[in-house]
Amino acid sequence: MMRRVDRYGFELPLLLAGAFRQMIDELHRRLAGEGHPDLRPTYGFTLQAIGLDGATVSEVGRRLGVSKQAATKTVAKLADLGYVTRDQDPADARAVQVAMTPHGRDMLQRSARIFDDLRADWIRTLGRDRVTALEDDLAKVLQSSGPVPLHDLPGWLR
Amino acid sequence: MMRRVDRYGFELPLLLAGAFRQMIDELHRRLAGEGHPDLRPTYGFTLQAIGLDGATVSEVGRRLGVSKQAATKTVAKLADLGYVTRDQDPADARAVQVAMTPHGRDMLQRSARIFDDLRADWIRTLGRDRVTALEDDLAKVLQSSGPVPLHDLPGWLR
DNA sequence: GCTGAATCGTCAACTTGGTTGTCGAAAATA
DNA sequence: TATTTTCGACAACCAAGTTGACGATTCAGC
Repeated sequence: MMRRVDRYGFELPLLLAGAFRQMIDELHRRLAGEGHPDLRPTYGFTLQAIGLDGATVSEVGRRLGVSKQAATKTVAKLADLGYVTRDQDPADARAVQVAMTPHGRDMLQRSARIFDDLRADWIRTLGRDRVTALEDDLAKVLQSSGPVPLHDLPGWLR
Repeated sequence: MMRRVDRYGFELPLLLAGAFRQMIDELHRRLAGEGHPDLRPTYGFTLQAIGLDGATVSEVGRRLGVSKQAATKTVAKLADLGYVTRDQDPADARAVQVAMTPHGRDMLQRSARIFDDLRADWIRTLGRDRVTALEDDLAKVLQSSGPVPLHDLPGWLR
């Protein structure tokens, strides 16, 4: 069986983006089928940033690498959708504590499981060795050029 | 040397996105140093869609997977920046022919070379075999789940 | 303990890159 | 020829960011 020996450099980013996109699309397709139809990728990132322990609005902004004004808006949307609550911080009268609702926790759990399932799909297609090799290689490339901020993915190609 | 045997599923998309982002960031850093400081990722995609042979506005929209209204706007920006010209199509009085300027051609050529250089960096880090294996594996995963549209990347995580 | 500086969250106005709806002009088709 | 389609632009809107300003707290230095 013949195999291509070499590729153009521009194919690599397209393959990376395509694979990433495919995973995120599939995640949201499955989440939509499990009671989370109005989740956008942005919201998923923000919910991850809030985390099971909750956070203040400013802290969410810092974790996502966006302004606290942007964090305020996104948190407001998540609250409207029932994923989080906003309560007065008992320790700091300025701060608003953002906390996960059961719906939010459900989403995080399902996301974690679905990502594991998707990885299992990759293992079925490529074999376990190739998947771990791929992960190791990508980690190595990322490491070799200093830390790449992952938090602000949603808005970065603006 | 010890190696991690397994990872969580959620790490895979972060690795893919991180690697993609690193490449695009580096591309634009280098382009900025070579006479293209005001290029945004969106513009790069659009210039690719226009191509050396040019295209009509509607065709650009189709290639990018966006509305022709959106294509109109982006083409206007590229024209302002001197990357393309807009001329009447001699064969069709409705159509506007978008053509690459020398500046635009310069950008496309430099992008192609930079992407090749970046791939060479990966080969230095991972070895040629691992890079081609990675490309083959990603292509296989993408193939296994039908065609993933790559053209509309910029706006897709809206 | 006060006072000045920093931080918290919000409001308003703006930017970018999309969207839909509408439109007149031109081309394609029946 | 008459109808339908396509082309590109206009307007209005949306989503997710930005910066600037602000009152209300909290913190830090003296």
